[in-house]
Amino acid sequence: MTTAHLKTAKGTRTRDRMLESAVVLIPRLGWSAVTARVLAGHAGVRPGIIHYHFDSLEALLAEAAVGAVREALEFPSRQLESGISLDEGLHMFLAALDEFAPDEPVNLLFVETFLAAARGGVLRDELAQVLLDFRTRTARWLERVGFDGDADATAAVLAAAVDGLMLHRALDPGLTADVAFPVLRRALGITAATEGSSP
Amino acid sequence: MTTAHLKTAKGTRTRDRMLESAVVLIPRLGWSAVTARVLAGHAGVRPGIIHYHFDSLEALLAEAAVGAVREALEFPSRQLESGISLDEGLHMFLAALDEFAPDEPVNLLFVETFLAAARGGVLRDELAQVLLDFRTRTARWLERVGFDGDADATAAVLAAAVDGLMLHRALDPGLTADVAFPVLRRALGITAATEGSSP
DNA sequence: GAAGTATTTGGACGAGCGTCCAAAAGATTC
DNA sequence: GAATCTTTTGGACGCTCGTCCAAATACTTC
Repeated sequence: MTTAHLKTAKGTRTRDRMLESAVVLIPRLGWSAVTARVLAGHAGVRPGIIHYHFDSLEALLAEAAVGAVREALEFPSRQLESGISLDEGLHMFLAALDEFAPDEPVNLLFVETFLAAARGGVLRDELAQVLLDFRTRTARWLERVGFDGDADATAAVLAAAVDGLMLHRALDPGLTADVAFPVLRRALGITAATEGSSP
Repeated sequence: MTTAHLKTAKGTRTRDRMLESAVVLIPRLGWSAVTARVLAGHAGVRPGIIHYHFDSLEALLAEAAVGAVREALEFPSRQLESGISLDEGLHMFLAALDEFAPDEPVNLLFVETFLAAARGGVLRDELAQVLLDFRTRTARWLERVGFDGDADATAAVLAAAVDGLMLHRALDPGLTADVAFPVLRRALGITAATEGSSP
């Protein structure tokens, strides 16, 4: 269902509120524990309204999740294209790790969305596209900044490693950005001699 | 519920069959889509029997998942302790990546279990323990094999990276072990000069 | 093979699920 | 302010959920 039928600002606000609730509830409860009634309760509406604005609950969750992931990657993408260094870029990648809070595990939204997408449907293709786009932009940044290995492969592993770290962080609070930084730094081929190691 | 009440071989077999079904169904359908009736159907039993052998469906899934993860890590652990090299070890880590099949995504079991554990409960502590044990054994192997950086941090990032790659692999079939190998090789501080690069 | 224990069945229970819809309420247009 | 269109409600639908339990069955012990 498109947004073409939305004629009033009120309708748009209600729709957006439901999308925002989904983004909050998916990581907190898990994808399939976000039921129509729970979502509606959180958004302050009645369950019936879901099918006025969306084709189904699943469509709502998919739109919310892929939208949130796309939005979350937009800022890092722009940063990479603003001419930052290897070290600065890596710091940015890992910043999300330390934003983790046990009661608001927004980082798990990525993992939940991946898992939901892995089981097929429209979500799969859309998320794959968003991810591919981000990886490409990361690879171009690596080349621009003088990385001389396989930029595409390195970008892919870097993105996967960050997601994996988010997942492991949920079980190990000690797995902070500080711990991961030197290791991934090596994966990017940065030795102490290559760039300033003490900023 | 313990297994203390099991007096006959038949009872044990039924119990085991349910655990095995859970291990198959969790990655295929997703953790919370494995219902009592679906599981019973796959195991060839009636749903009621679940609560004879287990306290609840959730307890069944947790025991099955943590058991499968522990078992899956047992072989790699032993391999690491058998004196294999850095390159051989890394190959082993990445081997799971290429065992991925879209219709039998067993690698997603790890991610599903992590996600379920992240939401708390007994599973959380048990899985954290299994993971910590594996990471420690990996770190000792790194030291033994001559790795001179922070072995614990490197082991943690390596484990997280492999899980992240499993997740991303589900959306990108091109993300094979061959692609990831050179990048993680660098993270382990292996340069072409350190060890033989062409085996 | 009878007695006793372990296992399994089949059906039921209340609760919650996604979805739908006629009617009410709100907003906009003339 | 009447008419029209958009948005929201409240209640209902059929279905599946996890769990429970008395009765039936299988197995072991003597």
